[in-house]
Amino acid sequence: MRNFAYTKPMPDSLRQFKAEIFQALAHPTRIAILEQLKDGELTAGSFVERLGLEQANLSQHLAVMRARQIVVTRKVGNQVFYSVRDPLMLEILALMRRYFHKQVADSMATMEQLEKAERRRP
Amino acid sequence: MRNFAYTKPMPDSLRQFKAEIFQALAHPTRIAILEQLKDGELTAGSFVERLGLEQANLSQHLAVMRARQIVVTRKVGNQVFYSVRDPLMLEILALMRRYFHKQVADSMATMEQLEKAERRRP
DNA sequence: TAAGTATATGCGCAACTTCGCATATACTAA
DNA sequence: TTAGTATATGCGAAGTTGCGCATATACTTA
Repeated sequence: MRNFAYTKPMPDSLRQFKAEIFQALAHPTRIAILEQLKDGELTAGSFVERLGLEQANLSQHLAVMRARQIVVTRKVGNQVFYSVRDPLMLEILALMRRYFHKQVADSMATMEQLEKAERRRP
Repeated sequence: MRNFAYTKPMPDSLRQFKAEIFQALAHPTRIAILEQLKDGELTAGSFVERLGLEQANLSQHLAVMRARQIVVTRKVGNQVFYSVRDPLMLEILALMRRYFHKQVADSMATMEQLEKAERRRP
């Protein structure tokens, strides 16, 4: 649904496009899938075992990322190999990991503060 | 809903947490808001003018990002100044911009190919 | 050919999101 | 205090997403 050209001025459709990519990443299962692809391609089936998913459910999540061209496929016999289309996406995920770790560390510290406060005055 | 500690082993709740951040970024309006914050803080109201939004609608989008701690606020008189909490988020957005531009360039090239093909055989 | 494996798709329900409208809260200035 | 400005919240309708189940398609091997 990537309407360029025939909608509003560029910036808006660009933002729409960006939002769609973020949307595609906005699910724990899809993040897990991409993390598995960090070191190269894998077959569709291997995610079922690695992540313990329903086959149909997995297939839908893969379809979301195919639609946004985040992953690409290669068919060999009756298997389909998935890989991340652009290494830049892996860089982004790595940077995100750094961000998450920072935030989680902060949040945990805050939580400990709260717990201490609760222990003092429960 | 950031449940650490009392859910599954770390990796899953971490992914949940990541997904929530992506979710928060997965809307064109929120991306627009963050882009405005690239060079420093702004009042809530200024987004209404800059982006042409309903005040209530803006407020809800800001609430989403406050909840995920992507933005933080500072109150001065009857105005609320918003800013991005962690500069790392801005780096991520910049990297994303690079990614998007690459992909858009690719997509456009592909579309031109398709258009050429259609012109040849409509 | 038939049976088996790998993957994708269609459907329906429950849960969530987005938005506009109305209203509430908080601060300022007269 | 009252009127005005800035921002936030509650509610309901319309749309979207995620999931499991059933089914379909495609390839392989006997």
